Amino acid sequence: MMKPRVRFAPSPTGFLHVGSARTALFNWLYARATGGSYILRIEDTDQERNRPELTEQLLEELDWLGLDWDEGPIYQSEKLERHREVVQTFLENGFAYLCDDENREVEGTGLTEGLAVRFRMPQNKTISFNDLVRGEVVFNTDDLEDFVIWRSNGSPMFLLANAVDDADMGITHAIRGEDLLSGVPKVLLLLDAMGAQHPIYAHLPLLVNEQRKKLSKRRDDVAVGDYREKGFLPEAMVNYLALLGWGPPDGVEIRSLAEIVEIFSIEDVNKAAAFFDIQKFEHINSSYLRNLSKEDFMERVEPWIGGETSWPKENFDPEKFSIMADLIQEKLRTLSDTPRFVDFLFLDTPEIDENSWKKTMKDPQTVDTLLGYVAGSFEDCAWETDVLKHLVTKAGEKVDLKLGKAQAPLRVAVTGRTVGPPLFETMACCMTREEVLKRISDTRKSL
RNA sequence: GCCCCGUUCGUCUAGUGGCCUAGGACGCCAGGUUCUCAACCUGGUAACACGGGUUCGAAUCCCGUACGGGGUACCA
Repeated sequence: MMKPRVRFAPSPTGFLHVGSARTALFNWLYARATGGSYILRIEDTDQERNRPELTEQLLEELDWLGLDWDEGPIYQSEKLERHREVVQTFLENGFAYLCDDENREVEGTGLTEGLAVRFRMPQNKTISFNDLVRGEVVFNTDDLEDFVIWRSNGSPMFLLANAVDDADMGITHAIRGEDLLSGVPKVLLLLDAMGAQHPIYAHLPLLVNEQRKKLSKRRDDVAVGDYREKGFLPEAMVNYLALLGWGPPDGVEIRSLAEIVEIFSIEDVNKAAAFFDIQKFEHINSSYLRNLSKEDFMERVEPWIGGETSWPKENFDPEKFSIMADLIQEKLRTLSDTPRFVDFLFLDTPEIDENSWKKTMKDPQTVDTLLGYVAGSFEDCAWETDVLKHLVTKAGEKVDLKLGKAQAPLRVAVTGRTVGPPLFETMACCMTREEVLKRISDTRKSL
């Protein structure tokens, strides 16, 4: 049997849509699972999209996801002559005709400036094909109209370019979104007119938002780059995307792409649209984050603590951060969570979270007394995790609070939040006695 | 309007005529652990859209209805 040849054929819009990424992934998976070739083709026949910088971004995102291609990128805009040639043949053979901007047929068999070309739809002809995901799909040509294949400005239309290039490139399987399903009969007719073979189609279910509408740029967060900037890992992204419209037979959802390749089958893909659930995505991402080695984690998190930050750059202490990394890595859902877990170490005064303050400082009298005891005992103790913990426990006992409650106001005083890294270890390892006492005293003054 | 596609817990899915009193995961709820939790552990909640067939037997096959979606451009 011939080795499959699949392609991902995005139109350059300046960013990679998560739905497109999913399509790219499934093509890639199919190629890798079958030993076929995965080809990248840029569909830039629309002049507005024929700009290199729009494509650059696309390639960069695909690269980030690790979806390497075997051939290409092939630019459709460079195939203009071939497209023209096919249209010209269609004109000569009567498969297509010239028409003016009022959609009136114009006599002639030669491509003419200012005139478009329409493909002539045969009458009452049944067209069917066997979709790998959906089974047999049937259309009748009477429901279809003559469609433009060549613009009056001298450029090919999408369907024409698509059909010609698939044929020329020897594409065996067209795996793509369901939104392209109704275009298939037209492409099949074009292929027939060229005397070319039909590829096998597989139409993937659409990715939808909470309104069950196709994910759109206007309403939804659709750019892969956005998720990248939010601190999602590429391996988590492709893992999650693979779970949309497909499920592993053994139920193990979190696994590497290499493993997925082993068990992936295009026939197992679902028919129904899938909701892009950010919560599940975050769960998967946090799992990948937790499993990163220290070294790897430090490298990946760098942009979030070394770039634009809420603290003055000169205050940053890599050694302290390295200690903190061990304490917070397992708590993160995305890399962008990192700064707020450590910012209090590098800010002169911690940023106090309003809700945290309200929650823990409800009883100023008690808090003041408690923090008084804490400050007193912190004055000249050994500056060690266990000692600090012990002293806070003792201080708590004096105001009748267990450690769980007693540490809360102190945590807010020191870090600004009720949620954060382990407090005593953080203070002992990354803060000085003076800093801590200063924050306690500042807090008591604002009670 | 017309054409096409779809419909299993809130969500993503397993399920391809008996293993289904429908399994897993996320979420949610409860409990536990812990110095906090948005971390971790344990348990629980919750679904075959509806109506007809076919069959000894249907979530699984067929038909219809309802609902949802996609397409219908000289965009891709």
